[in-house]
Amino acid sequence: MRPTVHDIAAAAGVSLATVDRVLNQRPGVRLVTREKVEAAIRQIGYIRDVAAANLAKSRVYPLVFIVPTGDNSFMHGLRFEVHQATLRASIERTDIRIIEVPPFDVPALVAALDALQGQDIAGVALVATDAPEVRAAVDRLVSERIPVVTLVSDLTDSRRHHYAGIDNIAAGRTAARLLGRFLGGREGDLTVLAGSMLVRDHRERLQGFSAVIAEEFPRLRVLPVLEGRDDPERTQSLISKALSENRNIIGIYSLGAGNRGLIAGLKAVRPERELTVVVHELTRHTRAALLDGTIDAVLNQDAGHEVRSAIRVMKATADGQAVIADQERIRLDIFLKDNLP
Amino acid sequence: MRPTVHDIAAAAGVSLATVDRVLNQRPGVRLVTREKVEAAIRQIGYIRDVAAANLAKSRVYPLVFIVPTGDNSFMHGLRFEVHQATLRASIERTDIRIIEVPPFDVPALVAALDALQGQDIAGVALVATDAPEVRAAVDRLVSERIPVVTLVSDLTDSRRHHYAGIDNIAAGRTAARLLGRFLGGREGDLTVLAGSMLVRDHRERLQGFSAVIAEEFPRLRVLPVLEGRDDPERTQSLISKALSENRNIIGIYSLGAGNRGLIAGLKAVRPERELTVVVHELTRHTRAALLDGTIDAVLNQDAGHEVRSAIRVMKATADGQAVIADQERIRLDIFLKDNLP
DNA sequence: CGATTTTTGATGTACGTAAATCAAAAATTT
DNA sequence: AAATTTTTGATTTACGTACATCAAAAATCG
Repeated sequence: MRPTVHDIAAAAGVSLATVDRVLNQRPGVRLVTREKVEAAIRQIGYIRDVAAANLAKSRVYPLVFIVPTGDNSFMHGLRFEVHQATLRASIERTDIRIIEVPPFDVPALVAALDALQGQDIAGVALVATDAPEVRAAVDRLVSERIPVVTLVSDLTDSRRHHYAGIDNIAAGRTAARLLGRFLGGREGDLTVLAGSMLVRDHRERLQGFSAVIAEEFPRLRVLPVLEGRDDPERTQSLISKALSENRNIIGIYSLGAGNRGLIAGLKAVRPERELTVVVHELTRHTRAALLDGTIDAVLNQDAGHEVRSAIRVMKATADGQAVIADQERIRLDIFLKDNLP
Repeated sequence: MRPTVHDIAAAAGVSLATVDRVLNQRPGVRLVTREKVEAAIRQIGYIRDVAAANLAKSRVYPLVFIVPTGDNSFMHGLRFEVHQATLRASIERTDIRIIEVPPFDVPALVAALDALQGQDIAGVALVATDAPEVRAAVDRLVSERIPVVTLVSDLTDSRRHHYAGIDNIAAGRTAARLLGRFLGGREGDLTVLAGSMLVRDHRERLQGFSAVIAEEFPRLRVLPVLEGRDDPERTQSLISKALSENRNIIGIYSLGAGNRGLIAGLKAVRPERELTVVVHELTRHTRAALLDGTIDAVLNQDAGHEVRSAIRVMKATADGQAVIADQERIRLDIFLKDNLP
């Protein structure tokens, strides 16, 4: 049987009320008594029953998710997963509020963050836009002892408690190696397609990608980035133009969203041009393209895992509890046509 | 505020005692009354507070893990992860017992399973050896309403509630495509190294592997399987012999344990022979070999995830609760040197 | 119809913790 | 040493559910 507050009281030779004062850091306990109780807690190995405590407190965790609007598949999926989490909210004692902000809009994001100050909130998860103003706003929340978790896109040098997302440099490096190896020893050009170089995760992916190509695949050359702004039509025209103007392109790395346009562009030149293609984010479209051979590999981050992990971490942080670090590591999924879920 | 039993009672116009009788399926309620209460439950959307119920019941989940002895890195890691879970046992209201049985020993496994009959157990997780006797023993436990989860290795056509492990056919297929693609259009032989063809997961990996090579890489030929019995020395001598006797070998798929021997054998022929190598299970040795270029890719299943997932599923099954299917899907990790955790 | 059985209600205790109140004891100050 | 302040104890209620007991009401039977 696991020890309870009663056991602490008996072991320390004090009353239940005093134990409660120590455990919940209430005033009115002499230092010597406090130390006596703390020693007893350590000695008998007491661990607070969080479920019982939450019951007694009628604890709920008011959580806020700040996610960008925008209609690309990934953000759509992310919002869907947050919404799924709201359906489990009562069971998990959470109360999830979703705030949507325009993408890449730093002032809007900062305003949303600042509006949370002073509110009774057990945690904030946000898809961070990498800007000093955002960093400062996040740090302000942390100063108010509000747990902050970055989601999908991190905010370096900020005081956020946790990042629930993949290592984007590693993702870019992995994409490079896959492309490089799939291309055997062939020589030629690689086109990189991004949403916007303003987003940190896209920059990091490109950085990792370029590094590995330069270091280990000297016969391949990375062309200047095409910015499709996650817009299928723009993406399609960009890629079609690039392919027709440069016959040396033998590989494509699409590190952002807007893959619908890429796939359409590829299908247009399909039988003639032999292209090796690695893209990010598993969607209905990329899945189909992977299966029919239009693309060769999909790198993915599981939005559902990210959301659930963020919730677990926010709750644990709010309670000052430890997390199972290994469980909260978000993994880069690599999908070939054979291991699709 | 989430509705409670009191709200049901008020809504149905009955007493708390009657609600309790309905909720916990106790006798002494007329059919019409029972239906009235059930209607109220549905109508106000009552969900039992599992934490409070477990508190009231002083519920603990006595769980049993049956894992093979054997000193290969993977099983060692699996036992370690189960042990880690026992450290969290009191917090999670679990009481985990580990039973070790000799590997591939069907009678021993059956005896261990049958010994659990009649015991007060909330769930059994086992690394299944694929035999009709084991299947029958598992089905006997399921008949006694004990949740059974297979771990790492599944038991098809049994009545086990859940499988916490990867899709081994998909793993084999993925290995084949990686090898095939990495080899470009080259022609040659592929050696497959297994522990034992008596284990279902090894058979399935081989099946997937052979299928994809045959279908899609006609210039590659799969040689007869070498059975290393997960023994490093035996494995090393097998691989050295194979490599010296057959100069056409250009790729290796190691689908079992005993990779220490494989790596040693590869290093012995390293600069002269150019080999593309895909192995299973990320260990200290395979990680180092991946980093130094001795091997090209590692397929992995995360034992920690498998154990934690098995625990969640057993608890949920014991309570007749739903699981988040997507969260419990065990993924095949593909590691290149760039995305190691 | 009364007697019997079944169903329902009322009530209390428990799980482990939180939080509040009031009285008693101890420490500190004057 | 008395007055004051601080610390401690004892006790109660609450969270939402489980479970037991006993009495009262309703249904069923002969």
